[in-house]
Amino acid sequence: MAKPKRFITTPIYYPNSRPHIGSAYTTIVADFFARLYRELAYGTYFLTGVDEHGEKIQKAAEAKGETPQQLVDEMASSFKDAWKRLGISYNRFIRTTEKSHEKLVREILMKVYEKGDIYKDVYEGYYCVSCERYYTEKELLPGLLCPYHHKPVEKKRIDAYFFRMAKYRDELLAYYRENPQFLPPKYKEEILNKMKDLKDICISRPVNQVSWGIRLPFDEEHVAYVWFDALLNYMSGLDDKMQFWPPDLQFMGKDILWFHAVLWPAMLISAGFALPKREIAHGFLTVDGKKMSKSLGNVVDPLEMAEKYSADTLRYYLLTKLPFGDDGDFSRAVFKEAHNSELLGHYGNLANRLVKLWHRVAGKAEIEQEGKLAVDECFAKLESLKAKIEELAASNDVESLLPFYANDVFMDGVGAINAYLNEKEPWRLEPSEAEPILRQALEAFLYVSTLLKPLLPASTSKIFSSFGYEPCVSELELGATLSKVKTIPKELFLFKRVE
RNA sequence: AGCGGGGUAGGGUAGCCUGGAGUGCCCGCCGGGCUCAUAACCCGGAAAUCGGUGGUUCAAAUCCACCCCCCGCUACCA
Repeated sequence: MAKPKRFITTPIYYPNSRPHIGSAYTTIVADFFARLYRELAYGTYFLTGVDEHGEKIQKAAEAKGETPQQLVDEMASSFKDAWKRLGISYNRFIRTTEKSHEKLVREILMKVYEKGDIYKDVYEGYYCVSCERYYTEKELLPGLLCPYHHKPVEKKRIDAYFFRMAKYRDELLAYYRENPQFLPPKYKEEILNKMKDLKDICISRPVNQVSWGIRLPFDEEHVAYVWFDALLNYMSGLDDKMQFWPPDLQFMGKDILWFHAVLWPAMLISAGFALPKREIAHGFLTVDGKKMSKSLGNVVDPLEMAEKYSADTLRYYLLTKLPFGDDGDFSRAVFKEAHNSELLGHYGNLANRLVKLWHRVAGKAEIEQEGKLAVDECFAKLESLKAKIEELAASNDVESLLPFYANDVFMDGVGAINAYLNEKEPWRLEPSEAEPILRQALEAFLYVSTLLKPLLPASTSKIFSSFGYEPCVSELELGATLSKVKTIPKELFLFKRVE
């Protein structure tokens, strides 16, 4: 029977600046799972992209003397470049200015409108004349002052369209009950509390205020206001591959969970589509206990960290050193130690140690081994690692997979090989005695490295290209890998020490 | 304010739902081993009143109550 599919998404990011550590975090987490499921031969579709509409883009473009389209083109390239440097293996990069996306949004809006779930009403907000825009009360400074001009705003009423979200309250609650995986446990109570007072939501702005957006198909004087536009990327991004529908794992920061957990499924129920399986929220990063902010000057640039250490180091740090789902503190000291002591010390050193030993002691580069290698029984537990990964992946147990990879796959897997070498001391033996021991260790190393592909894609890729053979987890068999490699490199430096 | 999340050795974490000796992991530190390897690797050790107080229980990091500290959310903000 064919493996099931996994449709994995990140939010589409608002491209008003280069990717920051938060969007990198979400994207790297999603990429880890996308790579993992591909390794396990699931039909996998990994979608990310940018949210290009809205007033801020419009204003930013005006300020730069560009058209909004020029601006978003630049920003989209910047994001794609960043993801490339971080090794993000998305299948599709969706931009909401794509014609096909705009078409789909209008179709869905029409569908929902015809169903009677959209109605016109009055939106009351705080308007700043200088900014020419509306603010929510929360955005304003105390005393109802505009945050930019520090001037009083006025309460103003405009016509706008509303989506009948409250209508779907009971259906949503039933869905939560029947699909206990849908909401992240940590935020479930919060969502349920808010559901008690569920209101309809405004989904439009008049064109004269925001022109950079998708026009409502039933009223061209209004544009779709953000979320209705943005959330539908998860559908338009599939293009003609609707067989992947619905999303299986939707990753995001905890700040936008509410929209994904409530508005998004309500929209889908209204439009008549199956609902996503899991919404997964991660926490935010602080720096040395303080909130990251430009004014404090403590913003962590993911690309800078990846460049100074390696893309894999950034990924390893974010995936294994932070408590997933809770806020975590970004520590440069821990980051550096993770690189030098763990990645380089345990793993990188082992790689080089092994291949050099091989050439030194066994003294031959060709592999004479035919067929399957009888692997030393102390490595037999490696097979249980693979079994456990398959089990956790099948149940979408994302919370357990990350610590399992950190402790069991990386630490125990790599540690077992280092300990094996220390115990057997092949460097003291005659070549004929050392060779079988090194075979065992190399086989185990390749096995563990295959398991580590989702966690450390760049390093493992380097390993397998050096050996001239790359297995994937679903076909992995202990004892059957070393005989397939083309060569054993003379040396193998996976990480550089950073002082 | 309301609602929610967190507070576990010097640092970072897992465990908490489904109570059972402070049990695990990483870094750092101390001692030993090894010297093949990017001063890396292996073994051993010290170090925690599991935020505080009280309660339930034969038994609590784990369940309950209250308190203290940190953080987030509060929707028409993308």
